[in-house]
Amino acid sequence: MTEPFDADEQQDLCGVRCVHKERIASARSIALPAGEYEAMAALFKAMGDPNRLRILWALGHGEMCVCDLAAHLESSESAVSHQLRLLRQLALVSNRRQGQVLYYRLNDDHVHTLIHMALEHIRE
Amino acid sequence: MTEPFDADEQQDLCGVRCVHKERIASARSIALPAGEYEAMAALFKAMGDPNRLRILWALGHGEMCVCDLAAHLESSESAVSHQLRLLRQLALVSNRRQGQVLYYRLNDDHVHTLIHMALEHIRE
DNA sequence: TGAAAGTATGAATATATGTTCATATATTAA
DNA sequence: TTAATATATGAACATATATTCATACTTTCA
Repeated sequence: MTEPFDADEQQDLCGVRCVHKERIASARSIALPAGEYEAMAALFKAMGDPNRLRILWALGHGEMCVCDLAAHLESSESAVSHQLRLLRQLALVSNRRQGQVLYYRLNDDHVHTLIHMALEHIRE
Repeated sequence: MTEPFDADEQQDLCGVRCVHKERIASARSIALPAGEYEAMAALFKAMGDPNRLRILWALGHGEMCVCDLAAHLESSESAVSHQLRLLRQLALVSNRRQGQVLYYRLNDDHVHTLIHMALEHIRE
């Protein structure tokens, strides 16, 4: 499945030119359900912002409240709150209330792993 | 460093209200250089699109040319080419030419790992 | 050398995204 | 209950992004 395909295999498919028919069939056979690409894209998109990464990185070392995060990011609390909502909706973070204060934390270890993989990649 | 902070610690810092001073200092001490958040964000952003994920997933199981990918995604070759350029610029994929055909492949294993972590997360 | 195939790229447009501002909600203290 | 603090949220605006269209580049073959 990993070998290069010979250009002689080229055929037409659905009006699109230059196609290695078997390679496409193979790609189709291992493809994920459409919804999983969507869900993963939403997850990566959520991590695709420097400010949200700062938040996630900071939370990776301990919980923080909205004000702390706003001060740390030198951003407005409203902006941070909007970011946190996004991260919450994607189950990247969760919070606990203590009085008036909401403490946010990372939701699971996947986030940690994702960030560390990304770091390895960009540091190469 | 991971314990909840008491709200009594609250102080002002730079005109921002409600701050746990020590927690912010701690966050600052472990923060990454700004450029690394930017670079990671660019990486995650690149993976934050369903079509690009389809491409990466397909390439994860063997190299493909632009035409193959366009057929597989049922998208135009131009659109796919634009996507591939982005992925190339971020070193997620690379290509080799064989005659007129450019075969694309994943650049390293980080991409695989990133996608599988994301899958684990969304499947929970 | 010219033509065709495969791919790349710039510009333009439509959509998505992030921040700000104003306002609403929730909790505590007076 | 009222005021104050901490946070959430909707709308609006500015910027970013993805696709399309037209065109350019590169390789092969006649």
